[in-house]
Order: sequence, then C-alpha cells, then structure tokens
Amino acid sequence: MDTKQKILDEALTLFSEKGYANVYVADIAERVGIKAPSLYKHYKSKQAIFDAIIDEMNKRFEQQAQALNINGSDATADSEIYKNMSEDALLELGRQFFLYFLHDDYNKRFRKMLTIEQFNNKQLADIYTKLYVDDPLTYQGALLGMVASAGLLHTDNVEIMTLHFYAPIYYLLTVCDRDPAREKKALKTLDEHIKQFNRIYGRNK
Amino acid sequence: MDTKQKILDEALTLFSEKGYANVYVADIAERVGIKAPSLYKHYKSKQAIFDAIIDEMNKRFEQQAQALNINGSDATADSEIYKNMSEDALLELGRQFFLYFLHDDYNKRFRKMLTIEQFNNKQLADIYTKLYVDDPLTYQGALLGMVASAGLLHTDNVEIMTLHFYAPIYYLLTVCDRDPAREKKALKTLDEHIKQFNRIYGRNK
DNA sequence: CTTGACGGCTAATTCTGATTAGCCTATAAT
DNA sequence: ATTATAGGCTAATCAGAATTAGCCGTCAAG
Repeated sequence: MDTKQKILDEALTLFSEKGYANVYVADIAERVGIKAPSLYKHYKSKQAIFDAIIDEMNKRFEQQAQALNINGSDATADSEIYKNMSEDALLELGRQFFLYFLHDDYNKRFRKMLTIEQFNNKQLADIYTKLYVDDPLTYQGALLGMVASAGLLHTDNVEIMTLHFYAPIYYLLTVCDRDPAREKKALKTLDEHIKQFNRIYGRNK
Repeated sequence: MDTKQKILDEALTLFSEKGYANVYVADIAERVGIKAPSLYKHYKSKQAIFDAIIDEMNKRFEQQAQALNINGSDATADSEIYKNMSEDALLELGRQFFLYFLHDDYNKRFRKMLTIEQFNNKQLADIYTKLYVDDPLTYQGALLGMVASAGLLHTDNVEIMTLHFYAPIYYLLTVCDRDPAREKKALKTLDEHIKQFNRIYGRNK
C-alpha cells in the first residue's frame, strides 16, 4: 500500500475510534510513519483526508451495490436456491451478514466513524441510513420474499417480517461495536433469534 | 432555572448536536446569555461542564430506575393489568415507550450525545448500553413475561420474544434520531410491527 | 453604611494543533 | 550526467479557542 493510501487507512482507523475532531494530523502521520507536515505532500488538508475517505467509501459501496444487484435482479436463478432454504441455511444467512458487517475491516471502521459523525453532517447521516437501514432491508426483503413465495415462510407483510429478521441483527451489531466483549453472547442470541424467527414465520400454516 | 443549571442545559443541547469537541465554550455562553469567561464563575473548565452533565444524567437514571423497580418488583399488582392486555394495550405500550424515548427532551439529548461520544469513553458506552439495551430488555421482558404467563402470548423463550418486541423499536428510534423527517413513517411501521408481533406470538395456540 | 461574596464584563494570555516555508535526498526521465 | 519531481524533514507561523487577570456593580448580612 502506498503512502497516500496508507494515510487514508490509518486516518479511517483513528476517526472511527475517536471521531474527526479528536484526531490530530500528527497522530495520523505517526501511524503512517512520517511527520505531520509530510502529510501535506499528499493531501491539501485534514479535511481533504476526510473527504477522500468518504469518496472511497462511496466508491466501494457502489461496487458492492452493483454486485448485489446482479444477484438480486437475477431473481429466477437465485430463487431456486432460496426455495429450498432450510433453517440451517437461514441461520447461515443471518450469521454471515452479521459477521461480515461486524468484522469486515472497512465496514466496521466506516460504521463506527459514521456513528460518531452522523449528527454533524447530513450527508453522513444519509450514508449511514442507506448502508445500515435501507439497503439491508431491501436486500434481505428480496431474499425473504423469495423464500416466502416458495412457501417456506408465511406472512402477509414481507416488509415487517424483514424488519423482524433484520432489526435484531442491527441491534446486536451496535451492541458489539460498543463492547466487543459481548460478541460471544451476541452470536448465541443471534442464533436463537433466527431459530425463533424461523419457527414463528415458518409454522403458521 | 439558575445560570449554573442553564449552562448544563444548553451545553447538553449543543453537545448532543455536535459532540463535545465541536462545541466552543463561547457557544455555550452565548446560548446562556453571558460571555465565555463568565462560565468559569460556575465551572472550572469545559470538561467540568461535561462531567456535571454526566453526573446529573446518572442521578436522573437512578431515580428512574427506582421508579421502575417499584412498579416492576410489585409484580402481583402489575400482573392484573397485563393479564388482560389487549392488542390495543400492547400497541399503546410500545408506542408510549417509543415516543417517550424519542421526544422526551432529556432522553433525546442524552442519547444523541452518548451516540457521538460512546467510543471515546468506556463509561459512556456502558451508560448507553445500560439505558438503551439492557434496561429496556429487562423491563419489557418482565412485562411481556407477565402477559405470557397470563396466556396471552406464547413462547418458550421470553428473552428472544422480548428482543423481537424491542429491537425494531430501538431500530426505529435510531432512524428517527438521524432523520426526524422519517418519524411519521416510523410510527406507522411501529404500529404494524406491534400488530404483527401480537399476531405471531399470540396465535400459536 | 460597609463589606464581602457573587456573577458579570473586557482585555489579555496561553495552549494546542493545523498549516506553511524552505531545505534535502533519491530516483526516474531526458 | 543533469534535472525535475516526489516525498521526507525541521523549524517556523498562524489561528482558533480555552482559560486567566483584573475590574466592576449589586445586594444581603453584619
């Protein structure tokens, strides 16, 4: 990773731990292994570093969205998979999603940074809402909708059913962000949540 | 409200909007209607103002906890109420809780401030977790447990049932904090959530 | 009535932290 | 071989904000 990229990387780490205002350019520089004034050979200002992070974040998420859309829109192909979704497969889906968001390094740091900065900046609030509220509901709603139309889940309100699936995942995610020591327990809770979800929405026949 | 108290009040408002580091003592002073140096007649430093807010917050929540415990521990008295809890009453319970947390001025500002500052300060993270994670689950778990033992809800796992009740409420709360324009829609979603919750956990007989 | 505490003000002062100036070295292109 | 550029450094500089100094009016207790 070149210096310019490393600056973004270390800055993101620090911003996600303390928030923009509590990070000094000297901190960033030290992590990168250079002195503060040298940062200015790469970025015009501290703010420019932050902006570059946001740009990169947007880029990544566009890519991710495209990747998801390719699968998501090819519903006929995907639906074959989900038509036969067992409880184990559902468990796996929820756990994968949770662990990906929890541990994926970029996701984790972006999310924490957005959490801190969301009230300072409408744009960041919107990104947060998109990433952790709207997109998961859309995506998981599409999946669960397919499972439902295959007859494995029963509801007359897919949207709320999806909320019932996702809200606990989101809730546990924020708990673990705040206190990683709770992760083990959260994973157990997650499993029980999904099992009960499956029981509840699966058995009303 | 005397000046000393007003300082806390205005400081809390500002901290909840922008976070500690982005608020200047001059901002606080201006809101209070005095000049910055006069603040120091009341508090030793900016940090002392923040600390006083935390102290007051702790005091309030101890009181609140006591109030809840009085009701909560007197389960025999309360259970009469919840034994006959209709869907409408359940709806009301969820909505009350949601609106109280969303609109109560202290709650709203404390929560937003904690959201911003949680990663800077383990103590704040713990307070957040207690207030918005553990306490609601305990309290609502007690209530729903009573409703369940009255035979109106059915589950073999009250803890997860409570998570299913509360997680969507928490989720909608954070959505509205981030974007108050979503409040109207969130209230509708909340109602549908509770109705579906009631249908799901109520009908498995 | 006078005095001392309280709480306000203006004008410094001090600190902190971002940014700029100006220099140096290595390396890659002409 | 020369030179331009990239990227690093140290030593200023600048700006913004917290804090302190020192003054003043009010008012309640003696």
